[in-house]
Amino acid sequence: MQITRAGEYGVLGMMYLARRDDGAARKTAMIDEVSRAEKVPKSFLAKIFQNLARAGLVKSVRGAGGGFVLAKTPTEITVLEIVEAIEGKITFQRCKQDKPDCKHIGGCALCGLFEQAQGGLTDVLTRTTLDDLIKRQERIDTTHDHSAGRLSNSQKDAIVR
Amino acid sequence: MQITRAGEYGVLGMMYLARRDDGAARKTAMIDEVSRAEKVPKSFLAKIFQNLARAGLVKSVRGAGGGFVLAKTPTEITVLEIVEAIEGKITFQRCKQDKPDCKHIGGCALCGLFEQAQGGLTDVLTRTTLDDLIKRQERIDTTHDHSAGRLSNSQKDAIVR
DNA sequence: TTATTTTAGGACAGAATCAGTCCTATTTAA
DNA sequence: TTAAATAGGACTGATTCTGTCCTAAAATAA
Repeated sequence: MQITRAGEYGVLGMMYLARRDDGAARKTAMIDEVSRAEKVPKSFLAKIFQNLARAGLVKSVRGAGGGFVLAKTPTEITVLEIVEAIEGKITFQRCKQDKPDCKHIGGCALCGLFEQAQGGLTDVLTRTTLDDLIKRQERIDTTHDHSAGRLSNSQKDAIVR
Repeated sequence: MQITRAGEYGVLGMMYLARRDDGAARKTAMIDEVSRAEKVPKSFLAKIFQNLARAGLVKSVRGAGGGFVLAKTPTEITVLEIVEAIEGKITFQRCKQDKPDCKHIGGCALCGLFEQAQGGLTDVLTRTTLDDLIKRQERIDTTHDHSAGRLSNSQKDAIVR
């Protein structure tokens, strides 16, 4: 169980893609664009997007004019999917996975509790879709500052180049 | 955010202590005894118990006949307290802690979500006391095998020596 | 065809964390 | 005074994290 930078960057990247393709036109975004917009190391982000592509969350388009697009709509993608695509299955439940018959005294109860705690965590991440996350952000943006547009200024900068 | 071996061993050690001091008589248990009973490396466990002692969850008694005792009753100790005493505050909420004004596009919503997910996790661990954990284990023991006693056989072995 | 632009994937590396070990105090009981 | 216990610091090998870099492959544009 962990949420690493990679997972964090992955979600941010997905949020960028989701906000970027406005309505019907699903445009690709290059790694370079995303990395500059989200201020995340480019080659690291490239690796992360490879994982997202392999997991079928984004589609990659090679060659000039290529980049990445969401493979599904934001309402169909959960945050847990994103994170697990990058970091592997989330689990901090130890003894059971290491040895099916755990020999700890009281170990089983502990495993059970950890499993439950982990459930508390993953439930939240499963219930939240990419779309939810973006709507949250929009609420924050419109109440805290006055940029009501779909793209923030730094995103526009990144696109214009 | 992580649950490491150290945290796991710590909870197991605390469970051992709690099960051991039967009723009124709060007896000390040595690291050596606990480590053999729970099959956990002794010197590692010693370090872990130092943390538990510093956090005020156990009291240490030095010298011959010494060892560790719970500082409170099992109903007053939550699993989260134990884990955090060993691993430090549980948090996988990144940007906010690193830089109070997170500059990620959509970062704030993400931070919020992570905070919420973390809450889902810690809630479970806060709500579960050491006593709850032991009762869970007793239910498992009595339904799965037929050692209905307060101490398991391996615990008795550990005490008898 | 060739050059250019993009991702794919593997190798590598420095830093941090994990999971311990070991050694030397220090405290206490006998 | 000796033996038995914890306290605490230093150290270490293994693993994981957080990247970078380089070459290959694919697609486009000239």
